[in-house]
Amino acid sequence: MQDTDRSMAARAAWLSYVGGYTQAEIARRLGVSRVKINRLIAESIEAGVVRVFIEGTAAECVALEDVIAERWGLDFCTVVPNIDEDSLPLRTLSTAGAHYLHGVLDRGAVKLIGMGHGRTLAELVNRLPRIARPNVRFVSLLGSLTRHAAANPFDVIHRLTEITGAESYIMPAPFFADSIEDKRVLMAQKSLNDVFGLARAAELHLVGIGEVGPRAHMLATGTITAEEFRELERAGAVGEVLGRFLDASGRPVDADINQRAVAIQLAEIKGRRVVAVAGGAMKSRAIAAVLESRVITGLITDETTAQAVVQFASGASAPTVRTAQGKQPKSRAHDVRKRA
Amino acid sequence: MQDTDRSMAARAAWLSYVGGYTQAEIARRLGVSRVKINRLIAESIEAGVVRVFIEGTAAECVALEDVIAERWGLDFCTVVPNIDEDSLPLRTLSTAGAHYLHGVLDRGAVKLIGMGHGRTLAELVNRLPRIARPNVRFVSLLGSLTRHAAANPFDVIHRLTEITGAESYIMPAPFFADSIEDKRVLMAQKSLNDVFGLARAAELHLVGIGEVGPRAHMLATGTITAEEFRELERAGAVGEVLGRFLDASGRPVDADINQRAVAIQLAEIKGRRVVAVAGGAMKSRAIAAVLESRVITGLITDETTAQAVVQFASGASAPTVRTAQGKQPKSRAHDVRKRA
DNA sequence: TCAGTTAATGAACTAAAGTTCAAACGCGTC
DNA sequence: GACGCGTTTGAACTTTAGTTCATTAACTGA
Repeated sequence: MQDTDRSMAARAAWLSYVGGYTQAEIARRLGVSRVKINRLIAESIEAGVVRVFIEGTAAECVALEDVIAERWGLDFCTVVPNIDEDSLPLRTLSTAGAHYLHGVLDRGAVKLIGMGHGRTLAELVNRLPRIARPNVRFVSLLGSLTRHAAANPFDVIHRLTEITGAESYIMPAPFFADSIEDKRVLMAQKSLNDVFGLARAAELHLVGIGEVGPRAHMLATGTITAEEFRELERAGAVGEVLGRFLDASGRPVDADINQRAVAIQLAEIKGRRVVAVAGGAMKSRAIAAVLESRVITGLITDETTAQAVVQFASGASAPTVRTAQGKQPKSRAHDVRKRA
Repeated sequence: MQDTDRSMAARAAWLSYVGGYTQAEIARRLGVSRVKINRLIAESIEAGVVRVFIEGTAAECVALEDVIAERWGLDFCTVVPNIDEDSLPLRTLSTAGAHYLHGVLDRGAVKLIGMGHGRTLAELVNRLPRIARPNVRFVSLLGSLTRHAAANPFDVIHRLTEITGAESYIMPAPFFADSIEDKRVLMAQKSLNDVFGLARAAELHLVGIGEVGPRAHMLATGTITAEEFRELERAGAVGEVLGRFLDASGRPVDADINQRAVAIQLAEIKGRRVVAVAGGAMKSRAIAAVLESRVITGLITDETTAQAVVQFASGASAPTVRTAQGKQPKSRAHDVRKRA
């Protein structure tokens, strides 16, 4: 796209969304064809220039929020309606999460933020509107050197810096050390130690939640091996947060890998402000487990998952996940969603 | 609105804006008519539930352009982000202005261009890329013989010729005649008369705007004397364009010097294509005044100045930049603007 | 220079959003 | 229960947005 085009695209998007002009009017005004304006606006959206947030939530969601916040003593819980019927409602969660983080940055009270890992957080950061916050610092809460790029905390932190102009700190270490001895050596490094110090001082921790199951993302990407996975299952692990695997009651399981995570300890952030962004059919068990651990003080999730989590926790074994009926809506040009 | 409606409205808005479903799909999904969904979404917007952000520097600038063009009925207004923090944003303005003039020359439609004076125009011409336009003619709109070289229209015109290969015409007369009688004599000269004829015929006039204040450039360079300046201030002059001093409402003030300017009359170019390039902290009052005179049909300025101009014009009390007064586009239901 | 390829453009068309208006509904009053 | 009056509803319609496709412009490499 030409540079004058890009500029015109922003202008067109502004006139359309904020100005309330029709595309035909904008075309006349800028002296180009209507089709071109249509394309420019679509490109603006595609490029993530236009960002839409919805402030309110549906009553059903509010009900679930109340139940969850009450049940696990959270400061807040946000449940948003599902827009994608995928097993991992990335779009739903990242939009809601981005809105939350944007609000935090906008208020300007928080100066040091710890970031976890995962696809959801990565996508969340992608959806964050540009906001200048040079005085804010972001710090990674766990080792950054994973093989899988999309979930790589480095990318998350890097993009945050790009968007906000904030300083940021990553942990120059693998997610899991090869041995407990290796971890001890790594942790002794000054560079790592400094970052850990910052991580402990963070006023807000934003984390993801992983599930333990045959289709776990960590397993699929090779972050953990099949052998490690079997050990975790034997030990009763059902969920993961910040590299720690927990059983259904929220206690870390007795597995070798749990000692090898290069990440902040759950005990170190207990009582701090810890917000999890997580959802998806298979994650309800994991989310319930992490909630049981009581390290989380805030949760952002989708409606379907929230239902499952509540159902799950209230004794019932079968988490009757509402079957995803129908397919995805056809991608419409003017939907912010499209850029996924 | 009922409570269940409000809840459904939020859900509908969410599904529409974030989910990208059509209103028909949402209607089917929530089991109501499409028209109802349309209304619910419109109400959500009305209530300010839907928030749209447009990223990039362009957005704010476009907002200002829109307000200014609308307010003073301009054909166009270009507001560029400030790149220099000087009181006179020469670089910003000259770059933007050069871009504009280059575009005009490039299109090749305009054959006779009238040039005003000032540092901004001089710098603008300096930044003009070389472009062969032997068929174009430039004509000075005012007397050329000032003491100060940089703002000398002769230089501007001379350099334009150098760059474009165009023919050019200057006015062999001082900027201000020593007396009204002197002016009459000068104007009677055939050589001057011919140039005035060309000036009147110009298809595009490019002008600068000067402020009236203790630090006015004309005063500093001795183009006008301290005594003349005091008289202008007493008469209520706040701005100058083409050697004519105007009061805040855009009317030429009653001062001797206003009769002595050897320049085209504002009345003679009213209704023609007149583009002003001007900016700088102290000039906002002057720019507003010149805009009030309605001789200008296009304005190129910087963002900071644009803000000041708008603030200035909106009663000086409430700087409601967002709300464009004057005729709004017809309010479309799905425009976030509506809630303003 | 020119054939071959790719990208950009806008007229014509289809889909979706937005509006209108008459009918239906709710609701208090007689 | 029937009357009056304001509100809500959706079918039918209008306007606007989005897509398609043939054509043109631009570029690329021999």
